[in-house]
Amino acid sequence: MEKPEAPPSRRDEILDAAERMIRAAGYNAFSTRDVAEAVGIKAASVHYHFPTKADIGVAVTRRYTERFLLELGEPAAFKGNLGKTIAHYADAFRRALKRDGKLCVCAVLGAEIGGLPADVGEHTRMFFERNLEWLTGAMMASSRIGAARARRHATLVLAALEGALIVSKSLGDESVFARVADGLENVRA
Amino acid sequence: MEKPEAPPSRRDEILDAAERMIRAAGYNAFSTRDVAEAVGIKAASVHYHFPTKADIGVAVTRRYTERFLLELGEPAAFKGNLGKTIAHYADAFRRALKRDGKLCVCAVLGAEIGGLPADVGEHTRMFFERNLEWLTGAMMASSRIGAARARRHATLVLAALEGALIVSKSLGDESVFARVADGLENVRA
DNA sequence: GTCTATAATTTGATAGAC
DNA sequence: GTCTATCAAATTATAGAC
Repeated sequence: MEKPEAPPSRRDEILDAAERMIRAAGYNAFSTRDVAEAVGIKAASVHYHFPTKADIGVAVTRRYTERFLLELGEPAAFKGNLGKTIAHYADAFRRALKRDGKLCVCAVLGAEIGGLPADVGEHTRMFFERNLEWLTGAMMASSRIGAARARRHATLVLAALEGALIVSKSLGDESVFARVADGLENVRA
Repeated sequence: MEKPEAPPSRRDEILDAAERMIRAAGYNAFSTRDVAEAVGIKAASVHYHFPTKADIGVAVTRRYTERFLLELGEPAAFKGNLGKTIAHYADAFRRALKRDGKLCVCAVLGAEIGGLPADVGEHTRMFFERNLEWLTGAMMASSRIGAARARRHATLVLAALEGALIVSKSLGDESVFARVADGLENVRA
């Protein structure tokens, strides 16, 4: 057994609650007390695990980024099919939206970036940077596309998916995201 | 003279300041005091013009939407060229980013939508709805595209541009937006 | 229209007992 | 690790003088 069924640590529970709140309404819309109540402890106990609110923001963003990239797998695994590569990538976002009707952590934080603690903003930047790297690599592995063209198309796909989450949620219509994702799969780079 | 050089009313000054702050960091990142200080009055005076903070949010979003659509002009004005229609539409967003390095009001509010007063969220939704209408109409006027296909491509373009603003700002690289906009002009619907 | 004053609540954070 | 207690500051908003 690779996963010994470990129960979530309190630290994880705090991050779970904070992530949910960030994805629903943003960094400035929740308090450490909100998190505490969601977990079933007191605000002071949250501060024991994370001295400042910014520490929570950084930890949520780091964990989210690592999970996201882990779920994507190796960029070289999609040889020979650009459309499938994009479909696979879009699915990572689609799952988030479908599962709990929530946006990408970094779509929300990116929109608020001018009002975030510096280190939270920095980790948000790194999410986008690393995703562009992954997508560019996967596109180059799955078609004869050159590096510059791949990077350019990767940027378009990333931007369109993040934007689609926002428009989809704002309109209260999940099919909006699906249509954007489908459209991207059929666009030539 | 169509514009009699009217000085901005205090009401306008308040909305100008609030709009700047929303576009920089979001609805939950500014206070009525912040707005008051930016305008050079006291917070109580802001509440004279707008009883609640939500009233400011609604007024900013309404004004922004009207201006945006007015600037776009008539959707029928781009007969015969889909690429130019998309370029014209992208320019509306590009100007915002270039002028002051700031996002679209509704890109930010849309990302935070779960934490907004209901009426602010509703007007955010209407911005997207009306933009999709405009773009769909303009695309149908400028090419032989059918209604369903036009609406679908309009959604892709809108999502990609809103997302591009966020990724561009987060990476601190204006050229990201430019590359997404250029890429969209060359995509076939 | 703008101000002072103030109320009521929330927020991020700390000290120290258990 | 979690709690109670507490703090200083900030936030939204109102009453009433000028």
